[in-house]
Amino acid sequence: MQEDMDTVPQSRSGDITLLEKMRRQITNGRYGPGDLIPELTLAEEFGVSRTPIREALKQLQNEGLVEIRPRVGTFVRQPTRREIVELFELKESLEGLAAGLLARRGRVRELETLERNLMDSDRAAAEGDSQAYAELVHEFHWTLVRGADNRKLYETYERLMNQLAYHRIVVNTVARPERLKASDNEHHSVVEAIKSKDALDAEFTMRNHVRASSQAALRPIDEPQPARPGSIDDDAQENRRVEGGELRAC
Amino acid sequence: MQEDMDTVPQSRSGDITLLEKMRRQITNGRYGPGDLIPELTLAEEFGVSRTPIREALKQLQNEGLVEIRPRVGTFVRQPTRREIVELFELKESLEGLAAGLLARRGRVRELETLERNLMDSDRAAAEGDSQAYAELVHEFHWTLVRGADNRKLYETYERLMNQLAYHRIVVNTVARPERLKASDNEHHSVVEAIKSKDALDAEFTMRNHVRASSQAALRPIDEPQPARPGSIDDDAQENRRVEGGELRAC
DNA sequence: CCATGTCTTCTTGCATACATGAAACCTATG
DNA sequence: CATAGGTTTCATGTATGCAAGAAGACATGG
Repeated sequence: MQEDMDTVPQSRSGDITLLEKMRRQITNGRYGPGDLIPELTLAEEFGVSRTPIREALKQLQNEGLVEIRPRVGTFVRQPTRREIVELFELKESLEGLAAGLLARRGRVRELETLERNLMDSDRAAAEGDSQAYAELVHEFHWTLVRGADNRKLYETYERLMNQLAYHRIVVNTVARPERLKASDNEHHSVVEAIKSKDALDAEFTMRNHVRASSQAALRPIDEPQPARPGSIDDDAQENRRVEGGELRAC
Repeated sequence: MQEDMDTVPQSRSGDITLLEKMRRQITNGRYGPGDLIPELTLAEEFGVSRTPIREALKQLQNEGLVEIRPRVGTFVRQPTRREIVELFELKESLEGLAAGLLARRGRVRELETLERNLMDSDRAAAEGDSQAYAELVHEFHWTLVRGADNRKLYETYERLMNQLAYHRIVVNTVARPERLKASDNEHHSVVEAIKSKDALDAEFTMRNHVRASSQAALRPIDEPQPARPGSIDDDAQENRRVEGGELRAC
C-alpha cells in the first residue's frame, strides 16, 4: 500500500519481502519492546542464513525500530516519549508541506481519492465504525503525502512513520467519538483548502489538523483520563514504555 | 562537526569510521557519479573483508549516495535534477521548522553561536572571502538545526544533506558577490526573528532564505549564465549529471 | 547472609568459500 | 559487415566457521 508510487523507489534487492516480514514480526508480532532478537532465531525461522538477517536488522536499526548493542544483541526499541513528541513535530511539518504542494498541483488523481475518502469517512463516522475510520485515516494521510508528488518527502515520511510504529498506534486505535468527529471535520477543511489551491491555507489547515491529532494521541500519556485510571503515571523517565496501546491518532 | 549532539545518536558499531571514510571516498574521492564500486576493491583497500563493506554500502544506499543494482554492482549515484528540487523543498520545510523551534526556545547557547557566526560572516563578506563564508554558512545552518533541540529533525536533516552531497556543493561554492551579500543579510533577518521569539516569523524568514538560496543554487542549471556558457544544456533527461560543481548555496 | 571473583554460555563481528546471475566479449554465420 | 548465439568473466548474494566480548550464573571467601 505504501511501497508503490509509480515505479519502485529503489531497485532494492529481493530481501524487500524479508525486511517487510521482519518489520511485521517486530511491530505486530511477538517481539515486544525491550525484547532481545537473536539473529539465529530469525535466521532459522525464515529459513535463511544470518547474513541477510543481519543486513535487515541493520536497516531496521537506522530506521529506529531496533537497537543494536554491539557484541550484545539486537533489541526491540520503544521510542521514548520525547522522541514521539519530536516525531510528531516532524510529522506536522512534513504533512503541512505535502498539503501545500498538493494544493499547488491542482486537480490531480490523488485529490479525487481524497474526496472519495471523505465520503467513506463520513459514512464510517456516522456509523461510529472506528475501525473502518482508522483505516481511512491511514489512507487519507498516505494519499495526501503521495499526492505531493515529491518522492524524497514520501520516503522521509515513510521512515518517520516506521519509527513511530504508526501501525501499532493505528491498529490499537479506537478513537473517542468526539475526536473522531472532529478529525472528520478537519479532513474536510483540509481538502477544501487544497481544492481552493491556496497552498498556504492548505499547509496550515493540515498542520492544525496534525497538531490536534498528535495532541489527542499524546493526551492519554500526559494526563490519564478518569475513565481509564489504570497504571499510567511513570512517564518522565526516558526509556520507559510509553504504552503504545494508549495512543490514538486520527 | 555533525556527529556529536550531546551523546552519540546511536551506539553504532565501530564501523562509523569506516562508513565515514567510504562516504568521503565517494563524495570527494576518486569515485565519480556513475562509477562502479566493486566491494572487493574497497575491501582490500581498507584492509577488511567484504562483509563490513557491504553493510556500509547498504547504509550508503538508503542514504541515497549509491545505487545497488542487484547482482550487478554498486554505483555512485548522482541525484537527478528533480531529486535536487525535491530535496530543496524538504530542506526549506525542515529548516523552517528548526527556526521556529529555536525561536520558541528563547535564549540558548546555539543562539549565541549564531550571533558570533553573524559577526564572522559580516567580516568574511566584507573581505569577500567566499571560502570562509561558505564554511560559515555551513556552520550557520547546522547550528540552527541543532538549536531546534529535536534529534529526529536533526537526523532527518543530516540524511537529507548527505543525499544532496552538500559537501560537493559547498566545497565548490564560490558564490557570486551579490548573492553572498544577500545571504548575509538574510541570515541577519533570520537571527533577528529568532531573537524576537516570534516562531512563525522565524519560520518564514528562514524559509524565504532557504528558498532564495536554493533558487540561486539551481539557477546555473536552469539558465546557464552568459559568463559561463559552457556545456550545460542537457538537463530534462533523468539520470543525467547535474554538474554539481555548478551548484552554489548560501 | 552478602560480596566478589571467575567461569560458562550466548550473541555478535568478521572472514572466507561457494553458488548464482548478469553483462560483456568473442566467434561464427547470413 | 552486421548480427545472433554461446561462452567467459566478474561481481554480487548467501552460507558457514571461527574468534572476541559481554552478561549472567555460580561458587567461594569474609
